Amino acid sequence: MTRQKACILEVIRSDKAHHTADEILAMAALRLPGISRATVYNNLKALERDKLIRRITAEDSKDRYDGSFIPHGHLFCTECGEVTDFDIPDFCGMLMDYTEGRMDSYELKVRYVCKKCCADVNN
Amino acid sequence: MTRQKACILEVIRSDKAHHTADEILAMAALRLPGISRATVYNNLKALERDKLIRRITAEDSKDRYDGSFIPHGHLFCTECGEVTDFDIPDFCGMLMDYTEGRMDSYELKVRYVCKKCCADVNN
DNA sequence: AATTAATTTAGAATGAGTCTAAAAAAGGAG
DNA sequence: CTCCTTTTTTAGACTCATTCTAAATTAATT
Repeated sequence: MTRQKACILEVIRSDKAHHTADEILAMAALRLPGISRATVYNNLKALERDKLIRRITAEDSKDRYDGSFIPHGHLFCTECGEVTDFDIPDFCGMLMDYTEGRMDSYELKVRYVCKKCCADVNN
Repeated sequence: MTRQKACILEVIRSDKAHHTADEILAMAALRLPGISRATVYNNLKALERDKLIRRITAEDSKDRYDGSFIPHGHLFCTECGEVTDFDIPDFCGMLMDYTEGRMDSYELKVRYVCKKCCADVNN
């Protein structure tokens, strides 16, 4: 594992938020000045391949990366854009049943209005 | 509703498959030669806004469009790339419970190996 | 220490999707 | 219909996140 790869992984894991490649580049550059954009993309791809991070692809926005490898869904607030994790107990098992064990991975995205934004609208 | 918009909607509805903007352009051009790429994109956006079609955004691939407005998930075969519909009974209700009624829409994508490709690999 | 393989780098290239401004079509009002 | 206003279409330029390239550096192996 190169310094660059370790740094990128560390950056992703050090923050619960789900960052874009550009944000990850900026954060990594604080510790490794001069790190290249291509290196960030190369390693994000490699880390995803090795199942050390997960990529979140959303409509009309850049890809984001998640340091947690535990399967879970994502809630997207349509008002403020915040992305948070959520979990449905044994959802994986359920999908395994549906696909007769041929599932590789899943992605669940729920568009909603978060509690905070919902309160704002009603005031 | 213009001829172009009607044609694009018709093309999407006339086929259960989930086509890309380029494919839709090619199919629409058979009936309206000279239809512009920008018109296809404009109308796909408008139709999505009016909830007449649904856009499917997937990793590492172009957006696709689905003529069905009934909520459902999508199965992506990692071998042949085919995209098919599938349904979990009352999944919407379940998500509504989780979000305390604040859900707007959901997107469920499951990567798997379809029956056909699974058979191919084992032979 | 020498050789081979993998990774990094800067910058060019790609390409799906968006924007622009002018032309065409549609929708009203009388 | 006819005039006027608004919307849509069009071709092509443009954007920008991501990928590719080829040379340079670093890591791994012998």
